Amino acid sequence: MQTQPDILRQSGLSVTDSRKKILDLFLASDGALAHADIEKNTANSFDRVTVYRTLQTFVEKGIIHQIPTTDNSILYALCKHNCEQGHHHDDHVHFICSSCDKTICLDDVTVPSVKLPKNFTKQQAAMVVTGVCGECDSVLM
Amino acid sequence: MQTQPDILRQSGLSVTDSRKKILDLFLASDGALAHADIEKNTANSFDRVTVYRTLQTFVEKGIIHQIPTTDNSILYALCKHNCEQGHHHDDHVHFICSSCDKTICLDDVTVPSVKLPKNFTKQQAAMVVTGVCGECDSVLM
DNA sequence: TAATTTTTGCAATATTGTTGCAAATAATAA
DNA sequence: TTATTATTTGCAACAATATTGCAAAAATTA
Repeated sequence: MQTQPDILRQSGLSVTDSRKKILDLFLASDGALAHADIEKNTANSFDRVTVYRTLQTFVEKGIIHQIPTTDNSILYALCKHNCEQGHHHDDHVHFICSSCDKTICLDDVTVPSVKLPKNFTKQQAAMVVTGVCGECDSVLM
Repeated sequence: MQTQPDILRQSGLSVTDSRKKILDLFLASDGALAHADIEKNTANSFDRVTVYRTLQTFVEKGIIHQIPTTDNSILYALCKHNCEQGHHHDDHVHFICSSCDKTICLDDVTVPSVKLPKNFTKQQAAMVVTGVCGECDSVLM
């Protein structure tokens, strides 16, 4: 099994406490994390600036990816498949549960392709679905 | 043809200079606008706070909708179809051109439906495609 | 036109994000 | 292991963005 240091070294990053800790948070979380979530969990250990820089580095190295939101925040989630430096293969749908507020990567649900207007060329596509997740659904019953 | 005051009155809003001006900006723009765009165009006329409040009101009333982004900004675009108060029927795909940076509502391209995992319920779905738009494509030729 | 309701601007404040630079830490070489 | 080099971190200062209360101004209603 891959440990945090492995993941970091594979991406050519020095192994530091802050990077290990933040990576841990992602590995432990089943959903996506907002910057604020990470800051809350590391406030005592690291400076705010370190969090910004670490997340930025992780995105660049293809360790995490960003999820589009409409609420002026950025969500991050682990890249589970084979993302490489600068090349995110992040073609799965993201689901935001309006009940528990978690953002879940639906790794098995691929973003469907759409027919674009004439002369439009696609580079990337992202899809975000909101609703109630399986866990909340069963709780609400 | 609908004038700005009409649109405002239909939503039950008082007709004020700032609302007319901001609505004008949207009517005149072929793409989506970021908060910053609007502020640039109104800085001399209105207070920043008014812009925040106006946009918020417009979203609530279903006059404009928000477009998800990964860059920590919010994009707004006119609702072209029949959005009502609190009910956005905003099921079209948004296209962000990486060349001219405009965000375009593809009103004729509907967000395709996806098969969600068991017990997941969908409320809304948004799709953002990046690439090169038709206009930039022909310029680049 | 007067009364009432709503909106605006200002001021203060909170939150979020960025940059330069010296100190601390990690990686590399000897 | 230790010395050297490269990288990362924290601090401080700053910039940009967003929020709130309240009095003045403007719009709506009567």
